[in-house]
Amino acid sequence: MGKSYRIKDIALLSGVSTGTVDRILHHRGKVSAEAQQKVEKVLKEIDYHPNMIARSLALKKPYRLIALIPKYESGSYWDKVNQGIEKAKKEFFNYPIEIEQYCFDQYDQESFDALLPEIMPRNYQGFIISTQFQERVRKLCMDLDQRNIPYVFIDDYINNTNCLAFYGTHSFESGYLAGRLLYEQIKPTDSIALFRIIQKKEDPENNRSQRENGFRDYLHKNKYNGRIIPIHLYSKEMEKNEHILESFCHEHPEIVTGVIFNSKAHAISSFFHRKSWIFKLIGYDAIDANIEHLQNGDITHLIGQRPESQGFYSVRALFRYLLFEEIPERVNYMPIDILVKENIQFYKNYL
Amino acid sequence: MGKSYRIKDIALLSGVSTGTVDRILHHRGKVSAEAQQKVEKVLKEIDYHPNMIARSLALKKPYRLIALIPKYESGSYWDKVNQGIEKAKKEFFNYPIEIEQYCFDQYDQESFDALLPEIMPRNYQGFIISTQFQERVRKLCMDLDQRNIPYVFIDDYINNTNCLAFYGTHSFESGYLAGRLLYEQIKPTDSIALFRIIQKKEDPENNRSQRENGFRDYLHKNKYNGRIIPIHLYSKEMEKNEHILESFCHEHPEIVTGVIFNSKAHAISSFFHRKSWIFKLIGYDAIDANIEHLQNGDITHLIGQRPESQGFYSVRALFRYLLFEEIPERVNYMPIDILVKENIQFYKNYL
DNA sequence: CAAGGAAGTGTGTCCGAACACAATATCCTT
DNA sequence: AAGGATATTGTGTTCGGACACACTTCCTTG
Repeated sequence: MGKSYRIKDIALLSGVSTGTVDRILHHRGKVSAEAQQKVEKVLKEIDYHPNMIARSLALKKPYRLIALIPKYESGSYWDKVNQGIEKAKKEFFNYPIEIEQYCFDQYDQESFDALLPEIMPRNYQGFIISTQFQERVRKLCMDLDQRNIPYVFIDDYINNTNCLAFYGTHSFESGYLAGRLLYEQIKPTDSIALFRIIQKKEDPENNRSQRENGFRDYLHKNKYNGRIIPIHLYSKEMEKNEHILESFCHEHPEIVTGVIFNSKAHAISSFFHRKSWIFKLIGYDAIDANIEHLQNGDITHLIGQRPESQGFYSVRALFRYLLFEEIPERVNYMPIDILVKENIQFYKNYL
Repeated sequence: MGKSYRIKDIALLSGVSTGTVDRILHHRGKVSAEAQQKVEKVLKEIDYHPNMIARSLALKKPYRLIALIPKYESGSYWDKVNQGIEKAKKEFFNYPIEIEQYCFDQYDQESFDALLPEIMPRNYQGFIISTQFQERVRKLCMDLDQRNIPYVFIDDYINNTNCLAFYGTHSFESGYLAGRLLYEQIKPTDSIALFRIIQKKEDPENNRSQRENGFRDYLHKNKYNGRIIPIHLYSKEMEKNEHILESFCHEHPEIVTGVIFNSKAHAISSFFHRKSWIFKLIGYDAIDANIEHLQNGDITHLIGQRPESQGFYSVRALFRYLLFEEIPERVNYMPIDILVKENIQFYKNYL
């Protein structure tokens, strides 16, 4: 463990003043080629690492981050992401970081567009972007690239961008896992209900459809021989959904299992619960409403995506990049958690 | 967001010097009751939070922690715990923390005893203790209590101690979960092999036996009607084990499923693999050897305990207590992860 | 009643880096 | 050669808190 060098030491070793060393370290220019060389040589020799504590103390102005994520209600998926962000704030309370949140309607691209003109002129050093609207995000990224502002993706990875990092789960593989979890509960000829929520302007590459692909892939590879029956529901009109489900039950009285690739499993399971229809349902995300139904047995499995961790690590990546110039791993697929009645009680609060 | 106050401000507001404020903040004594009162009043009024950056800069001497954990080989369970500790070191590299590791043989209480005289006289401010030998640990704790040194338990909680925190999984519940995972793969009358590794001086309350209790409890509650057949193996004599397993197979040619409550599942599964005997095995811990067998299908489920997180959070708790006087949650049951072929690839490296 | 000690208080330096600004060197005019 | 502009370089202060040390009281005790 070598002793640590200070700016002052470097100055001494290379025969210049601390001011010059500072200028070189921060690429502020106004340094002669000669001094530059001498200092750089010393820097290399001693493998200098600045004392970040001292730096943060001297540095007054806070780093400002923007988080651009979907609106959320308490207990929902994006609320958990937000909790992760808040946790990061606390974790780094020592350091001068500010996070401003801008929320859009994840079912309405225009609400996303509407935010940009408000955000862009503001002053900030980093960006967290939730990637529901890939094409829009692409444009935003080009803008940020030009201004040399680092950004982190959350939820879904977008190719051919210069994002600093990405945190999310592998949609296809999580669907594949859902396939296994469901298939081992049924016979190869049983029908499977596949619940979908209709959205306008659906991105064809969205994570729900990729999960579905993975799901179907698993069944296909394992010689599933039954029918997968899609049911289309609406995101808001609950009475309408009730009717759709009712008539679905009439048409398919034999069906006892299903899957849904978003976090609305609780809506489905509560329907079957009310009908006292024993139904094996697999859903996504350990949000409060789903947890309740998992605990009372109306949902058999949930697939967890560690939303808090996603939020936390997004902030952390930007923070460490800005303060310590640390480059994070770029693509970070988070663990895909299997949650059942028996382990859900312990699933919380760890990042 | 109120502006932040400095020691100097407090001194000014309460009409004393910064030195006095310092003495009060750090309970160093030598302060008149009058000054004490005045300052405390101001402290309360402004809800003072010291600037930790400045504190760490000013503080030169590092905090020294002792980690007392079992010996480990690369890729083993305690190696993962160690990785978590290392991660914590990196995470807090800014702050002056040193961790010294002392390792004992987890199957040999005397090796634990032998370490203590070496450790105790040393100078340290915190202690991480792995709780294999409860009675010995109890004694150690009393000693530490007297000297007012905080300590954290890892692995298993011990009642009636003043530990700062505990990080581990709930053994009984994890066994209960294992019960479910196994039971849903078999019929209520199928026999189940239960592999145990013999240990001398077994603590009757050890986590393996509690896992077994949970396991049996699940089966019992769910009307399991078959036989649970224990097989006793040795921790080191592998040829002997081979024989035992061979004769076990002869005696019970019908058996196709089993469980083991420590991290040696790979030893069992490789035996059945060599015999091309299709066997459903549930084990504990995502250590390298087990992961391999999970991936090729010789183990059906692993129960993960987040050893890295346990190591990481143990250090973190002590660190934050010492530096920030932050009192952590005392009993922390970590998530119990269900790991299968389909999600193991993503299970790593997140704390 | 003076010396000695303890209790209580304030001052000043340090931690290591950032940055504003002062100071010096260099070069070009005229 | 003096004056001015520009390119470099060095100095000093600041960030907020920790701690060593010196200083002041006040109370013992011989």
